[in-house]
Amino acid sequence: MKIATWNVNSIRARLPRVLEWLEAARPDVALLQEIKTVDEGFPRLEIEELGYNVAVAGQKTYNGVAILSRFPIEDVTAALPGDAGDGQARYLEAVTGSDGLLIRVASIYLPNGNPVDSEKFPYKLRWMERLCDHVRGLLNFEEAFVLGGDYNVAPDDQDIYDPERFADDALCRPETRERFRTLMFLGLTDAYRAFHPGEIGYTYWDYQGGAWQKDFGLRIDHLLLSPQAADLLTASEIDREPRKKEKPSDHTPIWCELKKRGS
DNA sequence: ATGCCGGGCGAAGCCCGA
Repeated sequence: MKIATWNVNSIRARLPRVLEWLEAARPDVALLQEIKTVDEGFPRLEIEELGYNVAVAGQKTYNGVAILSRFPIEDVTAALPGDAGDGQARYLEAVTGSDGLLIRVASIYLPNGNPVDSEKFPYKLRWMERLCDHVRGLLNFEEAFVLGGDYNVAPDDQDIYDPERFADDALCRPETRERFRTLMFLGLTDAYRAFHPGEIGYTYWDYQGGAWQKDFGLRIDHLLLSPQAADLLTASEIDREPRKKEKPSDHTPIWCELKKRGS
């Protein structure tokens, strides 16, 4: 089962890119972020025509996440627990797969948190703490799950093209990295890092200043696996092709492959 | 020091992203 995550930066503006990527990369499950539309505006029919079921947690103008799957999508939860007053559509969780391989997945758009002297930074940190609390609960089930998305966290300096320039950025502030480590130390596996230790693997390049051409990138999109999912992990790669196209998203997809034992 | 680019909204120019 191939599970991919991609911050598309508007599903409506990006629909041609998304459709050609689905046909070329053929993920079984695609976790999308920043769809920037309400549920009714999601181009459901075009995507269903390619053989996907669709679950959406939309929002007008900002945020919004979705799950696409070739398998039935069940047990859908459209909010991260821990703050009933949080109206930002940044979390969508569901169970999908076949009898042989049933996986819980979440599409995550973790708050950016900049500028750090605004209320956005504590919101990010609280959101990360809520995510940790929720993951602790999920781990108790001892099931396979994949939490994919735009975490807006560069876990280490090797994940930034210019660490000094980003030292005080919400993506890599010590408070941010501390909470990300807390999350990882619950027992999660970073799928890309599991196969590419020490390797540069960016997933985002700013539209400005020729960042893509200069490879001035960041690794902020991640697929985090429970121990039961990590046991099935056979590959994980960053797909740079969509970032090369006309009118691209500023992020590019990453994916991982899970194989049922004995298959 | 700030904008650079690009999307949404809405019909010009501002807000936001990372």
